[in-house]
Order: sequence, then C-alpha cells, then structure tokens
Amino acid sequence: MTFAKLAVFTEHQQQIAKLAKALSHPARVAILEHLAKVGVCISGDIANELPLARATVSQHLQELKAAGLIKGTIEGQTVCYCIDPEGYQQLIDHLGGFTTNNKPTSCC
Amino acid sequence: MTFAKLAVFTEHQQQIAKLAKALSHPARVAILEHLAKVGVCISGDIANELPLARATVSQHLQELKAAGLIKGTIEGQTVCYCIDPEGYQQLIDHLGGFTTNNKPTSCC
DNA sequence: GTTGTATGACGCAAATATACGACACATTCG
DNA sequence: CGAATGTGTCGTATATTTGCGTCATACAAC
Repeated sequence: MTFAKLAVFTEHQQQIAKLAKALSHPARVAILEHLAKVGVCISGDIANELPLARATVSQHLQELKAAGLIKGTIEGQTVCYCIDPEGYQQLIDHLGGFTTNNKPTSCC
Repeated sequence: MTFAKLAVFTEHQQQIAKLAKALSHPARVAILEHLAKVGVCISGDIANELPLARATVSQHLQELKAAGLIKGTIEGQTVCYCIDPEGYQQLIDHLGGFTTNNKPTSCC
C-alpha cells in the first residue's frame, strides 16, 4: 500500500488506523461477535463457527491480539481467547473526539 | 482478498467492517481530524495539509463519503465536506455491543 | 475568448491483505 | 512409547488497496 509516507502521520492517527483495521474485515467482526456472545475462547470453536480454515482464523486472531482487542492465554492444550475491553475503550474514546469537536453548521 | 465467501457474513458484520475500513488508514484519519478541527471543508485545503496528491485525497474523500462518515455538498466552485455524525454514532453503537455483552471472568 | 483555479475520473505500478494447504510443536490419553 | 488432538507458523497464489500522473470538466476573472 505504499506506506512510504507513513511517517508523516501522527502516532495517534496510526493507533486509530490500527484498531480500525482490526475491525475492517467481516471475518474479524464475526470472531469478535462470537467471542462476545459465547464468552468462551477456544480457537477451534471459532474455526468451526466460521467458514474459514483454521490457519486463517489463527491469523485473524493474531491480528486482533496485536491490535489489543483480544487477549490470549495458554491453558494447557487449548488456548483461551477473550475480548479485551481496553482496546475498545481506546477506540471509542478516539471516535468520540471527532463528533464532540464537530461544528455542525459550519458550512453544510 | 479473496472475498468469495463474503456472503456468509452478516450484513451487520459487513456494515461494521465498512465503517471500520474507512478509518483503517492514517490518511483518512488525518482527513477526519482535519475536518473536525477546522470545520471547513474545502477539498483543496485538505490536500494542502496532507502530504498527498490531490487525486489521492479526492479518492479518500470519496471512500469516506461512501462509508457515510462525511457529507459532501457542491457549493459553487468549491465542494464542501464535513463530518457526518450519523456514521460515527452507528459505529460507536456497534462497538458498544461487544463490550457490554462481555463476560469478563469466563475463562481469562 | 483565454487563462487560471477547483474537482473529479481513468488507468497504472507497487505494496499489502487474505485465505489456504502443509508442516512442526506441545499436550493428553491409551 | 505411539496415536490423537489442538495450535501456531511458513510459504504461496490471488484479490484488493494505495498513491500518483494525467486528462476532462466547470466556473470565475481578465
């Protein structure tokens, strides 16, 4: 994506982009919804629910973990995944900044 | 991105993905921040603020408009862009669903 | 009419994302 | 120990995104 000029953007902006990118794919949204609904976190369960290969699900889980939206803890043979509220809060806070600073009748 | 299996995902999920994708790029976040800060909406101004070509900015604006995060109205010679709070509210509402349904101590 | 400004559309090349199969590793059970 | 199960990683093919140059259009000023 030609991120040569990525350095010119604020860390703040990149942080938002990172969190948003984690949600920018229906598969990841589905994973999060499943986690939120079931609450249980076994990777295999997610792979069974979604029409995706285990490798793909594992990859998505990794990205979500990297973005800070989920946590993963090893639990013997299985791995436990669950939602990390901090990441959401962070994103929601950032989003709030756009709307609160908004000046409604400036021109439109 | 091999979206052959896209049909299996909920419209709800795809809507979130669409909104999130609009925020998944630092350039677009920068555009939105600029709009939120200045409140004025001339496309050329945005192109001057960012280290991107006008064509690129125009493209980003188009994507943001398609996602429903900004509005664009023609105003004589110039085009007026401003933030559309509805899109944000929609996204924030969706995000809230994840955290509220969260069962904290289910396994982690 | 001609020039300059403001915007958007088309097409291209490079970078990235996505999905998958196959393999390697750890743990549990017989 | 050997088999079975659950996970993660690696390499690869395809689809998409991204950024830019270039061109076409619309309007105002001279």
